[in-house]
Amino acid sequence: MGLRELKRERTRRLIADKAFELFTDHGFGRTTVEQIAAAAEVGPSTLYRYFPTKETLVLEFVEDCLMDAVAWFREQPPVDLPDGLQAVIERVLEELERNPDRVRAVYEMADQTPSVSAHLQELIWRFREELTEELVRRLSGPDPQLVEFTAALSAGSAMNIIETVVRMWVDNPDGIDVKELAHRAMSLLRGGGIPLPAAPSDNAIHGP
Amino acid sequence: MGLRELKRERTRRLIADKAFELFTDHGFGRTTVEQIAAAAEVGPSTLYRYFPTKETLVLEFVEDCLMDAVAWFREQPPVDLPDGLQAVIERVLEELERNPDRVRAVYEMADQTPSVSAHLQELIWRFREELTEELVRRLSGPDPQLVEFTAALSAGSAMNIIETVVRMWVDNPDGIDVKELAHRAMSLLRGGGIPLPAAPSDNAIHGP
DNA sequence: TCGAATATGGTAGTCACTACCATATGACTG
DNA sequence: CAGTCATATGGTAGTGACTACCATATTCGA
Repeated sequence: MGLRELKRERTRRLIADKAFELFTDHGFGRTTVEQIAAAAEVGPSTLYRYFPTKETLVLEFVEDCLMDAVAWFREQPPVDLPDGLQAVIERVLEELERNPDRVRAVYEMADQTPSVSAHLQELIWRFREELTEELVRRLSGPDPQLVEFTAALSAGSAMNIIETVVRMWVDNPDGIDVKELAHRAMSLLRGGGIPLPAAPSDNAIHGP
Repeated sequence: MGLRELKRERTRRLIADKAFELFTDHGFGRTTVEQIAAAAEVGPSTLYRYFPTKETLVLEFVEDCLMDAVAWFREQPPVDLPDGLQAVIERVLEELERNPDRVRAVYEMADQTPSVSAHLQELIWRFREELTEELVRRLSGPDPQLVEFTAALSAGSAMNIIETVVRMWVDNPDGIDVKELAHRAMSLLRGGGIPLPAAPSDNAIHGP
């Protein structure tokens, strides 16, 4: 690897770290891009070459986790569909759990800044689309429309589980075991689509 | 109703219609807010009082469909959980199918404008949150965390089905029967979470 | 060491969006 | 009907994210 790419990675990390620092200290909305550039000792022009939008400074970490998981899944040998989805889900959750503080910070910013929330959702959507594409590539069937439908719905289910588990995790600081929760959700993936409580009395919905 | 609210609704509609016209003619990115305001013969200041962001000019219709469905569901008598979700899904799809051109236009803009896509996803996320909240209110159970989990996962499943069906619908101009597709998806909601094709040979995933 | 490829910094500008104020227009009271 | 109050509107000035562009500096291959 040349010196060029080394420096590039270094300044990239520097900018991202300084940005995260300023965001957590003063808030996303109260931090300008110029301030970040100044803190990283680069020009605003340079910053924009690395990060096309202000939001990517926050969400790049999550994006990496999701896209790495898809890339990993692409190289996996063929398996049963539920097994494959389970593997992807576990992979994403493991990567996210590597930096709990980072994940929590991202979700806090998303909660109080609509544009961050929007870009986060868009990120998740793109992950879902990539996963769908890979599932289509792997699934076989006579009806291509049915394959597309099946793949999209499956990818959505996986994304649903990931999102739900992560949200429960970040909302409950210390009372959540991600692995246990994910396991419970995944058993629903194999059983019924709707996670109905075990007791029959809990199956009913009560009015207002 | 006073003359005041009448005029307000009128100018609101006027702005939204002119905006949609300009967007479809020249594209979302190539239309400025000032142009829209000029076309509706109002000041930019007035426009921003009605629509806080440029994206809301596009997405208000979808937002109305989703939020109306939730509001409707809130007033429904208690029913079985799968039945309730099915009702919400049908409600949303019916409302969207009322203006097919509008829905198609929205998704086209979302496909070619990241900020529109982001705001659309954020809208869907908010719908999911509202639906989750209502499900929590209706569900009973000894463990509140399990209730929250169940509700979030259920709302996510409903949203997953809606999003998948709508996406298939807008991607295939005339070859999709929304009702039929929704029916198929909803049967999966009651059966297994993963939509596996009927033939056993289709259950396997094949490698690259 | 020289020239090509690329990374950087700065400038000028567009545009979405906000805060604020003066004015005009419906709405209600005597 | 006149007056007054609440609210709607239009305009101005500004912030800040983002783009296009160009001159300079740095790194790489020969």
